[in-house]
Amino acid sequence: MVDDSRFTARVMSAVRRIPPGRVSTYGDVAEAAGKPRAWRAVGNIMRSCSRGDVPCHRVVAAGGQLGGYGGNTAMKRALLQAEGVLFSGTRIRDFRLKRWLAGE
DNA sequence: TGGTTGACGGTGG
DNA sequence: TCCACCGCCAACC
Repeated sequence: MVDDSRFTARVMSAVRRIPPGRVSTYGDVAEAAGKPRAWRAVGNIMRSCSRGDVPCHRVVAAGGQLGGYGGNTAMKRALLQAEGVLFSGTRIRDFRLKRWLAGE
């Protein structure tokens, strides 16, 4: 089990809780981790994750934008589309409705 | 121990 | 609606 006291672990746990077909913003994940203003660090942490343990592809930037994902935004988009998330160009359709908040 | 980085968010123009 | 600047926090070197 991971050390829950570490912000990184809390962020990873929060991301794992994101159900398929849903997305969360870095801010939402940070908030779920207990630090609503740590979205900056969340991005940093995600960079380290991306191994398969965490569905980091469900974490997108605010406004429905994809974000980075190591530059493979196309793959990220494909993964989300496979889960039922509709896209409008580089942005998520009905992002507000697809957005998942911790505790929902 | 200190400084820099970074898959960002929000506001202003 | 798009572009640019500033602010923020944790991890890494």
